[in-house]
Amino acid sequence: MRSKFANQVIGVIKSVPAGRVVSYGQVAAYADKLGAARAVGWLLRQTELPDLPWWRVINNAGRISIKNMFHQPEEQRRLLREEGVEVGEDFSLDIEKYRWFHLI
DNA sequence: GTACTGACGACAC
DNA sequence: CGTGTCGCCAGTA
Repeated sequence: MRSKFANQVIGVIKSVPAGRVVSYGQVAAYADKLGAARAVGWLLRQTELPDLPWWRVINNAGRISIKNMFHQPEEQRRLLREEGVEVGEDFSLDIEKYRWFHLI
């Protein structure tokens, strides 16, 4: 049984369209938990969820910040590039260019 | 309740 | 641009 917070976070991430990205802080805010960015990271770190576009979540500095036994930064960069997002060799990107804002 | 942990964020150097 | 500090929060032991 997942927590209410977890379900909300999952719902928000699933609504991010391909080719766009959001920060952990944004996800937290949209999940009605302003300031819970760390909690979002904690959740994605210890949970392997299929059918969830986890790679569209990056930090507010516009950098890929991943620490997961199932995925690696190279994979996240590859997935983002496949959607047309330009990611540098240093795993950074222009977040303001691709940032998505919740409209629902 | 306390004491950690950590895919964060803002800011100060 | 990098690095450290501090505050933040859900979840766990």
